[in-house]
Amino acid sequence: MILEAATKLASIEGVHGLTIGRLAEETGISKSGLYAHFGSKEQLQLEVIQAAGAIVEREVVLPALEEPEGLSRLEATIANFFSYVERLVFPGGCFFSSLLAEVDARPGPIHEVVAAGQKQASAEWVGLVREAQASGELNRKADADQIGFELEAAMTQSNYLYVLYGDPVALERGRQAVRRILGAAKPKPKKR
Amino acid sequence: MILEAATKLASIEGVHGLTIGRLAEETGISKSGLYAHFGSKEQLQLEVIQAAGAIVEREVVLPALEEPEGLSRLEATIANFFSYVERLVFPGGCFFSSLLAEVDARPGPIHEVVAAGQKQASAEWVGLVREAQASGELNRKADADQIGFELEAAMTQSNYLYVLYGDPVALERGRQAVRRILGAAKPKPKKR
DNA sequence: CCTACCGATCGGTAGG
DNA sequence: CCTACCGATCGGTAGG
Repeated sequence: MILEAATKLASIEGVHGLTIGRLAEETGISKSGLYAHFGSKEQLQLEVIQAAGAIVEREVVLPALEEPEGLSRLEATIANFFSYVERLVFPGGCFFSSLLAEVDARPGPIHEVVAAGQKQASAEWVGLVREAQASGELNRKADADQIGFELEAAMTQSNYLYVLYGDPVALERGRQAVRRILGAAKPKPKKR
Repeated sequence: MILEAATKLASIEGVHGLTIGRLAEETGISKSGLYAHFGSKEQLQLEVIQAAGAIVEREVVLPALEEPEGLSRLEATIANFFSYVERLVFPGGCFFSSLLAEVDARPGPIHEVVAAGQKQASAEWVGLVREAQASGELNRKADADQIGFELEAAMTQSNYLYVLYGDPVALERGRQAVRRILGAAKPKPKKR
């Protein structure tokens, strides 16, 4: 419950903008009580990132596993992402989009964790694309890494603009971009 | 010169992470000397944003005006953006990509300035697309707003991943995405 | 532009 | 988990 409050604060102010004092206020626990739990601010930041990862897993990744492997699972995961942004599961929008922009230029252990996590997330998107290629629903000759990049770009941009303007049209543009990207990767129907 | 140092600091730490003390250290001017210039931290932040805007104008927008209106000017502006990121004109990458992510969820005067600036930047991209449509180099029936969104998405994502990993392949993915977006918007050649 | 200073808050610790 | 406290730094001001 401490970590949930911390993820919400950090999604708005960033993991560096998050302070132990503010978190103490928010949770009603004293600062030194929080130090008893986390030991240091950096440890708190790392645990917050981990907790946010579990929330994204629960909101975006896992529910899509009910869909059969292939294009429908890929599309369901994407739909879950847009819904997760739209419902403001984190008040600052997608936690990891914000985090990436915050720490990309700041060296240190958090940078390493985020770079590794981003690499894994990208690999998961590419994996979903490849599954849709394996089932023949997407062209096997398409560049899965490139498609993964373009899908992430559309989702990320939607997230930022939606949070900035509060206007769902940003989400609609992202969904439309996704349709265009996947549409272009569909195999040409064979003439018969 | 003070503002240039400040834009560099802010591109890494953010405009909220920027402190008068750090800037005093960096420039050799005393804190109260800086207050004599800017009056308050918020005023400094606003002037830093304006100074960064002038740099982007100089690096990305203006040089492309030598190209003729239409597709070549659009493509030149995009190429200038990628170059501006690649050369790390700001050590944290594109100043406004970072800024957008930093302030999108924080209400206040800076949020308003950034939202207005982002709206204008988007309108400029869409304007360049429309010019390429007017010259017949892009399909007149294409959705210019949607294309603008997708172009910005590709550029933004490239910026974040390039700064995070330091790997130019992120830029290559963005350039490839741009080619795909513009390629799909080119008019079908008439049969003759 | 400076020195000198303000109260508030930062991350963190002692001792319980 | 708490109270009480530490030195450092924050944004900002007085007075020159």
